[in-house]
Amino acid sequence: MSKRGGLAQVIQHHWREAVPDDRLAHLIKDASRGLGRALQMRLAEHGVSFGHWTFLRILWNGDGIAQRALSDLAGVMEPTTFSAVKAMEKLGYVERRQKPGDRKQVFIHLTPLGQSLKDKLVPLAEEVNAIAVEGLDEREIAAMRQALLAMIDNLARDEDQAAGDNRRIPSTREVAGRLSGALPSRK
Amino acid sequence: MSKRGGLAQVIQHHWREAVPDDRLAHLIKDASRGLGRALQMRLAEHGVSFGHWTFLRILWNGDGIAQRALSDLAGVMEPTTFSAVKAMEKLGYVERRQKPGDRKQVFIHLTPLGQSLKDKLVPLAEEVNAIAVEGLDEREIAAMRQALLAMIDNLARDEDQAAGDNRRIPSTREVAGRLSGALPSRK
DNA sequence: CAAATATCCTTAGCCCTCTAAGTATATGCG
DNA sequence: CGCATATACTTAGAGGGCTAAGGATATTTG
Repeated sequence: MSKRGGLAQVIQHHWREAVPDDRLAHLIKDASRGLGRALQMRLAEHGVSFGHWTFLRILWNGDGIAQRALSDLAGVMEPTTFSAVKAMEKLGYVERRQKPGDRKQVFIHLTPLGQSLKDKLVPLAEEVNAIAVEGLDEREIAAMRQALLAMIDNLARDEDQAAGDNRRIPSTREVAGRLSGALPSRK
Repeated sequence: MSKRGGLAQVIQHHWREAVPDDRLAHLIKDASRGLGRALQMRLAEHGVSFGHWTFLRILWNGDGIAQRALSDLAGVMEPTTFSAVKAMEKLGYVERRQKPGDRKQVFIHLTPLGQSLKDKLVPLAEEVNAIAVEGLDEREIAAMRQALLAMIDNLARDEDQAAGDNRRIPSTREVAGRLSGALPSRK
């Protein structure tokens, strides 16, 4: 009986008192992984990996952007984009093209197949979102969004400062300046 | 001039209107990665990887638990725990021991070295947390925590239902029942 | 103009995580 | 008891992310 002192109680303890200043980060991580898994499960039924969703989502919203711009918008490093794009090219979702006067940049274009996924996949994300926020009202969600944006901003500023002039993942809000020339005319 | 229509505006568009039902998930993911990077940068200066932090944090709070219980508390699959523990064993942070009557379970114990990291590392997490929530008041943070917990719960329920009787990552709140026998007497 | 610098894509290799499948040990039931 | 099932750890392989470093092309500047 002495051992049963740590039943459901342990897990509660875990959230309430253990490593207090890490709880929020832990919650956010758990939520993120939960959202990821929920979407991943659904995407998998359509043969699309979670990694590809990230990039497709951006391309549906602005086809034909440079690979680097795609990285920035996705918030990942170039090699990540590179391998994902290569894989999606092999799957026939995208094409990599170059413009006549430019042998440096590679522009990523959706194929009809890639384009057609949008109608199938976006509803899945909407479903996951709806499930996740069930029972929360608009006001709560808006507040959370604000808080998250503030945190993202705080952390980006910290990175700027800590990294000095090193290169690192550009926070989403820094990206704009670099984008002007690499974007499609307009959707 | 026509091209400059998509300057900072594009990135704003990205957050405000693109793929509306994915925004919240995206924000949460970004926040999670921001928190992760901030901590990772600091841990790296002490020679500790982000992956190890996850497990050390749990062990500091309850040394000598079974490997499976450690997986559950960390919210990851057994192989993840296995390789992390192996690596930490090699680094001299933990020891893997078995109890006389039990040749199945492996119990993970902190070494003095592993134990000593707590005082160095926990402040780093506290610092990151403090930076992240700068400018947010207690009430906002509490509200966000509540909302995140609700979302985690919603998503876990979805997984329960979708997966049926399949094996999957146990949501944190499901873990308690499995833990009774695998835990240390009490810290 | 030519050299230095910056930018973009690519390659290589590592970390963390997962799924699937295998092995060994406990446990439960006829 | 002895077999079937469940549990715990391990192995193998893959996905997705990162950093570091290299090669090619543009751009800037002396």
